[in-house]
Amino acid sequence: MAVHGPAMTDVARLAGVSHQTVSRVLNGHPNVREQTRLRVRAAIAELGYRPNGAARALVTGRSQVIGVVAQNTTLYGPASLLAALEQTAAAEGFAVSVGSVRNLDHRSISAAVERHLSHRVAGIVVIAPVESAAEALERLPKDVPLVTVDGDPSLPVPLVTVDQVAGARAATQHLLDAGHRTVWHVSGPSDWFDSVGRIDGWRQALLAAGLDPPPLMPGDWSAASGYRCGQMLARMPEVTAIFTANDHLALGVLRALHEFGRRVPDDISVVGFDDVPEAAYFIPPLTTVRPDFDAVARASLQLLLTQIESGTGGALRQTIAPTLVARESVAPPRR
Amino acid sequence: MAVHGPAMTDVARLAGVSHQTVSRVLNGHPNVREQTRLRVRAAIAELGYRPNGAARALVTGRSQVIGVVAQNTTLYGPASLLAALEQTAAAEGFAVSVGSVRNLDHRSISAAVERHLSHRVAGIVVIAPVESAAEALERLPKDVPLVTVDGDPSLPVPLVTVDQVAGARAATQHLLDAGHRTVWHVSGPSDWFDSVGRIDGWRQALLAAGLDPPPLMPGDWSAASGYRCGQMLARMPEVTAIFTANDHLALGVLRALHEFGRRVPDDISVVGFDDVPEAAYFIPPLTTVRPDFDAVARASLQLLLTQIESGTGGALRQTIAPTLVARESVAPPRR
DNA sequence: ACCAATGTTGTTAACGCTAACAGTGACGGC
DNA sequence: GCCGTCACTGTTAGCGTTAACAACATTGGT
Repeated sequence: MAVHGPAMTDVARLAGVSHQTVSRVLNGHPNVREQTRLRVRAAIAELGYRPNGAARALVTGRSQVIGVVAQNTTLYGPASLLAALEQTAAAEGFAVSVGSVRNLDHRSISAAVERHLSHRVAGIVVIAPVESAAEALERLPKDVPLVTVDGDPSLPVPLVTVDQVAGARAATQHLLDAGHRTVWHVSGPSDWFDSVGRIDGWRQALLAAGLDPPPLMPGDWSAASGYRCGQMLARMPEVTAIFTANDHLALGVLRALHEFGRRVPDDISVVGFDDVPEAAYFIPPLTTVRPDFDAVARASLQLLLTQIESGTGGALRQTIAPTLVARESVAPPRR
Repeated sequence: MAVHGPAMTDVARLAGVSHQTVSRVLNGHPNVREQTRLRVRAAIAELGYRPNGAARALVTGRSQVIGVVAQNTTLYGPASLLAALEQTAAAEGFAVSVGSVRNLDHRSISAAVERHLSHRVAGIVVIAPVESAAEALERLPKDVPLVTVDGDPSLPVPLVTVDQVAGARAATQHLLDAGHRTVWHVSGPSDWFDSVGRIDGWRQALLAAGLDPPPLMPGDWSAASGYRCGQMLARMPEVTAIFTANDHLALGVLRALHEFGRRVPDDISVVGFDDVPEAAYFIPPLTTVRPDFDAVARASLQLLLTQIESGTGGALRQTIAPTLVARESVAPPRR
């Protein structure tokens, strides 16, 4: 038995047509007699024929594959985004190839992109949330369709991004509306654009209310760092409201507050960011900001497909607004 | 300007050799003069040449791509596994193409596998934790290297799996060792092999201790279902120890117990499964069972590569033992 | 000096597909 | 009846690579 399945010529022979007619049927060309089309279809089914993507990619110059470069696909955000991208791409007939990367530095990103390019992917999505990624993107070949997600807004590259600033402002405002005098912020790592945007939004909301932003508590997305910041905040009696840059930080903060006997939301209100599925089951259920990953994926893919089809690049932008999800971790201050 | 980069012949022309010599340098063949090799390397660098994977795949019959079929890559387990697989595969020079799938039924899996096959992947990893997936795997073409992860142990297909039974036994035993009279179990969905294995392990540990397993509380992996089960368990004064099939279920249980004023671990001890990064920051820190996803990924890939290189299939098995991580959610019963 | 073995390189033919072009037959307007 | 048009189908030529083989140069043993 041949290791490789039947080829187009085998189908053609069985159907009594030329391989080109088979190709036409496969690609949905018009001008094929209905009867012929059916014969070909039958032959395809009978032989269990599967078109050879490599051959097609070779002759057309591009495959039906989209490359994704991401750093830590274990984190909730990237994982959700990746899954959404895959779903969306599949619907358009594209496969998704992951090129995850240990660090988002210049070398790693370039290497990952290189790998994708040598597979002749149709386009590349780079989830590039940190500054060091930006410089790698500048040197990339210009002729491959590219979209960045949560990347550097100042770069002339098509970009889809969650509106971090608006989300953070909403979260902060929500706490101020509840009556809090000010809002503390536990941030993500300072080299992530997401972090910077969320810090900005928090600052903007406070300044707009005529308030002086209290010192920033820098975290690194992990519950562990949230816990450490939480231990400090718990000791400060004037703290009544905390906005954390993600839900896992919030979990660490909640844990620290609990240990110090500060009750949430009675003594201190907390708002997170991401709306991980578990957020509703934290103690207490966490008020948070939900980015719409599906929308981000759809927008990214649409931007990518536009480039693939038209061949033109261009510095397109798309921003997805997140929504606030109110739960029980926010209440007015006690007095 | 040509949209496509330079081809092997361009490199050959610049280096003053035949394209075949370039090919030899690229594939590390012996019998190439050192001086020639250097000239070719220089030409490759100068032109920024990148080999065309599609052409290579066409002529060799297989690409350097591994297809992964998974259901919900947002869940912690699958996401970790996928990331680990990607890392391991990259180290071996393979790219990973994801084919996620809404449901693990026969049709969806077959379709995903078909997609991978038409891209002529070198091998396929199916993360197939449910029974309905098993039947899809039976009808798969036999000539493509395949490994299943957490699949049906009774199927004659290479399988890598976490030793769910041993993990669950260890968790249950840990609670019994602490002095509890019996252990309740909040399980995952009953069509998942993982669930079944964890239920088995729990039963085995109880039976070995001469105990009659209490009724099973069926969940679905989500914190929401854990919460619902927890509400029931919280009302039953005789419950002092709970083993949940994963950490998110545990989170829901913890929340329910907290609402009913049952303290953990003072009144009730809880053990989870998975060791999500946040587990250490639950209230209280969760004792849990940690599967080694890296080891699973390594084993899967190794099994796959063996098949790819040797061409032989065979019903190889590999089981990875998980480890218990003791934290503060377990204590002896009060009296 | 000759021959075989070995090292190094080039030539040719696939791999399976699509694009471009070249037929073939049927039909209708003149 | 002739010719152009249209619908349909076949033929041919690559795409960029590797494999198989052929060719040539070098070496060493006799």
